[in-house]
Amino acid sequence: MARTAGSHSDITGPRVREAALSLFAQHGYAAVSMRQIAKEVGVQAGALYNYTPDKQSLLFDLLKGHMDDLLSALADEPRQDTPHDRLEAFTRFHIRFHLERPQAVFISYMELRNLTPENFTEIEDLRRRYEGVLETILCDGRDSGVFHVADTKITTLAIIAMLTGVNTWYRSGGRLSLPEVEAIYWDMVRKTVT
Amino acid sequence: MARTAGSHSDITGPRVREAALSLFAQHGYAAVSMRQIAKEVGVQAGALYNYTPDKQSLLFDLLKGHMDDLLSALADEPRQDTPHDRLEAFTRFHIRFHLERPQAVFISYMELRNLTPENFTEIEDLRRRYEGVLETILCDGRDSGVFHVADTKITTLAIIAMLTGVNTWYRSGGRLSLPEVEAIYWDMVRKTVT
DNA sequence: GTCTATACGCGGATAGAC
DNA sequence: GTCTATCCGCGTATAGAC
Repeated sequence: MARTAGSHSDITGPRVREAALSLFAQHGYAAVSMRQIAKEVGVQAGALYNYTPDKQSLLFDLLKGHMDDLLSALADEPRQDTPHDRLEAFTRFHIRFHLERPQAVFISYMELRNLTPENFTEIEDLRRRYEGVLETILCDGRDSGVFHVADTKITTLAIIAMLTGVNTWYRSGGRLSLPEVEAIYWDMVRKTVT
Repeated sequence: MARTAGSHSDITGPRVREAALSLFAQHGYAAVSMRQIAKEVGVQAGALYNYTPDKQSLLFDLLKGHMDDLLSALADEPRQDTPHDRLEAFTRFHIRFHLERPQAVFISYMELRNLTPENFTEIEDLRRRYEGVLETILCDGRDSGVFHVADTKITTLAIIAMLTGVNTWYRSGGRLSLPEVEAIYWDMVRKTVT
């Protein structure tokens, strides 16, 4: 079915979000103007407001979408029986998922302070839910005697910080393949908790 | 010795840098205006340009000063004999140093992309020099058979990411004291490399 | 749905008086 | 060294034509 000339609602919307994601990741939310985003999409600045009420919503939608993707992808992972296997699966999942979308990961860390207080709270809740999954694994392993963890909260944050650090240096086609990277990090995580 | 009225060069300069540090850390470099900085210092915007040629230099000086402080403080640490002791000293030093100046640490991570290419290169060189100190410790320990490290480069970055992560959650007066935090992280680092 | 035009304030930086 | 005044471009967002 032919559409009215100039009607691209279904494809322009996603392109606006993609352009915003890329530009926010490159220059930072505060440094990117609506005009730049419009230019990247190939429309005039005014047209953006058909797809977002304002710039803040653009940022929030990107971060919310990223956290939703993260939690649902984690939920879709195959179940494992032992804490040891669950920790390995979590480690490999975290590395893979984060390396697949470096821009979203980047702005999810860097632009939190540019969210309004209400939006910030919502994203933080999702982040804490993700951390809770790892902490539960550590608690289960400690309770069954296979892990030795001084403090599950701190160890949770330490492991996530270590794993997310991959994004600062990994480049596909570099010295190490993704499976090699996963193996090296899993080795470190495993030793940290045993 | 009395000075000319309005002459405060020796104290206003530092106050400008302090205000910039605090505001950049809170809102981000791009989101902070020279007028805001001036207001925090208690002068008019034009007066700032007696202390910095422009906003970019203000950011660069903060990051450069932080990296210089980091490297000279590390150099001032007592020498240790074994790789094991050197790694423990590095771990505790890193945590202590970073927790003492959370704002400088924060902007040194977040605002790198707002440096001009030349300024960025200079800061990156200093950062790599710091990482080199840790990597040397790991190499020495591996060569003498006390450490088991799959990849010294990655382990270096993983340890630093893990340790710097303390800054995201630690608050003085919280559940854990600084010595307790140091002990927990040193325990994790130690296990990671042995 | 997109365009052009525009309102209106804030941005970095400078000039010149005191 | 600091002030006031100012240049001038860019910021978000909106109005109204097509």
